[in-house]
Amino acid sequence: MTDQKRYAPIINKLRGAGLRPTRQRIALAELMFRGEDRHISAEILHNEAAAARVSVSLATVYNTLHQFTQAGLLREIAVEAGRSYFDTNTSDHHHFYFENDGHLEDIASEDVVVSSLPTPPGGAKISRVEVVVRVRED
Amino acid sequence: MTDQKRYAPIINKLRGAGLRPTRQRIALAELMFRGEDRHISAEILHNEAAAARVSVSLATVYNTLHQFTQAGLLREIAVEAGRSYFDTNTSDHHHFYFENDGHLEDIASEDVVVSSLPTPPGGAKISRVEVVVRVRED
DNA sequence: CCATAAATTAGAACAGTTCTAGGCCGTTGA
DNA sequence: TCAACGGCCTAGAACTGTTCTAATTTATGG
Repeated sequence: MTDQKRYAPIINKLRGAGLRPTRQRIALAELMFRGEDRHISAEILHNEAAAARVSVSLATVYNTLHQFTQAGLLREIAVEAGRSYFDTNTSDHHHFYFENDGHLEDIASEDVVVSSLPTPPGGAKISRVEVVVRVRED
Repeated sequence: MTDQKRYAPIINKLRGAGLRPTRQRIALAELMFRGEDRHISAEILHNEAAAARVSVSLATVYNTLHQFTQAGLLREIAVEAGRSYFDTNTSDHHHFYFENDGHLEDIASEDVVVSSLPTPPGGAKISRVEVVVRVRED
């Protein structure tokens, strides 16, 4: 199997998002999008790339995460100051935040119902509603 | 009016929280708790203290914000990575987050209804449910 | 008023992220 | 296929927000 075939789905995903399928972006996309949905930080992704013997600079990891986010392939989540997480699941859903160790878990969209939303002041438009259920394990 | 009388309510508030009423804590509490509820960052508070000709180090501003938070006088909010906000309103309520300029506004508790919450996995206990309505003004 | 512990401070250190400038590489058109 | 253009990648410096350290100052109980 050629590399071209092996990576075809990812290359198409990148092209579809208007991003050049470079070696680095393909490798990072591979790491992020194969398998289950994930909540990943720049540092973790950088380490995983290193572990997979893919040489990618940290700056590129940040650039890629932001480009993917802008292209709608990722969603950025801020739960704690000082560290960004990127969610490979871009569909409408919410999160558990485990205060003990700082990790996130998905809540299926149908398991949280926000009925009745307020009208934003000053004619602002709602771009997203984020529900974070902070939990603690003792 | 003596200073002792003028600051009596704040001194009592601090004492009630188990915090020594030092010059710095009294001044910062004054700045934060007089007037309306606010969403304040360490840097902003430090600047306001300087503007009010109160000499307080940045380290003390951080210490104070965290001690107040731990004492239940403030609530920490993380909406964007890299900057913490502290909310002087500790009652149960939610927030609008204005993506354009990054500021926060309260949503009254009764204006958001979260019906049906999921059960946290692994016997974890819910410590708080945070709803952030992200809005954009164009 | 003294002794003690707690609080404050300046500045260094730190973590995460972004910037910079130069070289590299994917794409396009001939 | 190949040149060349423009986007991409990189190392390392720079930056931002926050925390730490060690020494000094201050509030408090006796």
